Amino acid sequence: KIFVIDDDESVRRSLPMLLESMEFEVETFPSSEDFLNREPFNGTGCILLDINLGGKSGLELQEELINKQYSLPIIFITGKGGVPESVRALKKGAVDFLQKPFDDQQLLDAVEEAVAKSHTIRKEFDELKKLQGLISVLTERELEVFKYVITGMLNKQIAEKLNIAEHTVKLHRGKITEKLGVKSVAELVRIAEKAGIKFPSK
Amino acid sequence: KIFVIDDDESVRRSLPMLLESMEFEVETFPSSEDFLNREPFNGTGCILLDINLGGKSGLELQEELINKQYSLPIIFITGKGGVPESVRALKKGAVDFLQKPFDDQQLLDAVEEAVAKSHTIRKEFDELKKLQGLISVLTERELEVFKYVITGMLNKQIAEKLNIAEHTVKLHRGKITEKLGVKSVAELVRIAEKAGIKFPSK
DNA sequence: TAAACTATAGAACTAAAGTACTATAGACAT
DNA sequence: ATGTCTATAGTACTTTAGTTCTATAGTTTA
Repeated sequence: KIFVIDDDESVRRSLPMLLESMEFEVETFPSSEDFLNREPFNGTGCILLDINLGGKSGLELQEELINKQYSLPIIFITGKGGVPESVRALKKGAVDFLQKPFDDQQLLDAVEEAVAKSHTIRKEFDELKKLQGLISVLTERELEVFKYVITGMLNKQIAEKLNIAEHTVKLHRGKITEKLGVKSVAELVRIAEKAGIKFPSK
Repeated sequence: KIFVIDDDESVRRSLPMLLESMEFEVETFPSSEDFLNREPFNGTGCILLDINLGGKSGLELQEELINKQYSLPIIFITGKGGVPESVRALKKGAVDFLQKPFDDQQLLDAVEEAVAKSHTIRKEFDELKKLQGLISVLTERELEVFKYVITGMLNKQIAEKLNIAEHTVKLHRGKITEKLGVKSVAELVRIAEKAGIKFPSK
């Protein structure tokens, strides 16, 4: 799914034709504000964004989307934008920066790259959410024990740290491995790494 | 340590003055070839690189350094380079792309960013080498066992997989934890992750 | 109020991990 | 040729991890 944001009506007519011929779905917007008013999209795709727009400029929209954790890759398209704009856009993560006039193949290559990137981002995001979902079913105490377990501490040491019986630690540990559906510490560590869990400083 | 590569002699005179006043060491080269002839540098620093050079262009040099795994961040400096060059440079990882004339502060900001990035890269590289060094003292068999251990397999299962006694697996495991200086599976998993160790498919 | 969940813990047990000592055999180096 | 490293293995033992059953007490929810 491709979003075209450009104040030039001829672009909003020609690009969709090209892209739809390549089996992409396309939506067009004449301004940043119109795009922001659309309900948030969270599939895979990319944004083709003009720099010079009435209202919020393309670069401003990019910043705003970054702040909103909006993860669609952006390809800039510009008539008169220069080097400073392109540098700023790319440093902020834009996939490409095309100057009009560009040929169809250039655009399609960029779109393909952006969509591939979008897929990767989504996959990682889904994986993260899945793991965080799993971890969120742990109780507070279980999470606490979990964090100590993945540092490699013995049940005995964890028990001492938490001032509870070693036996109780074992019970929590049993619950943890049951809830997370794993059978070894190694898997727990991997889950924690992927989910970005930090361990207590000691 | 900053490397300035520019065919314009006035640049090779003025930039070092500015940079040395900021406590940077500077070396200058009039061409890509001259830089490549220098003995490889592997401290932290960055490269200030002109796009238009006699011989290999700045972009060509960038590609060559990437292929050589040369990790110094690059800041491009250009008189007449345009958007396509800046896009290509940044997509390949350049830190910044400055157009002449630029003011001193712009350059210093870019250099600071590049040097910071260089520090990060070096730190990660050193960490990686350290871990790979540790792992390289493992014998073939120990490494094999190591890879199975970090998947969470039981000694019993590893023994079966390798057609050896469970007891022998324990001996290898003992050697592994001794050589790597750790005391838990959790730490082994972390080391493997950081060192980029892959586990057998089963 | 009753049921469900959470945190705690003892007793008793099984299974797994780790260590010590001994021992054989091949490879490699001095 | 003798010593070191590596891989293997048995016996025996200790420590740790994990499970089951029972039980108490507080919290939350239906």
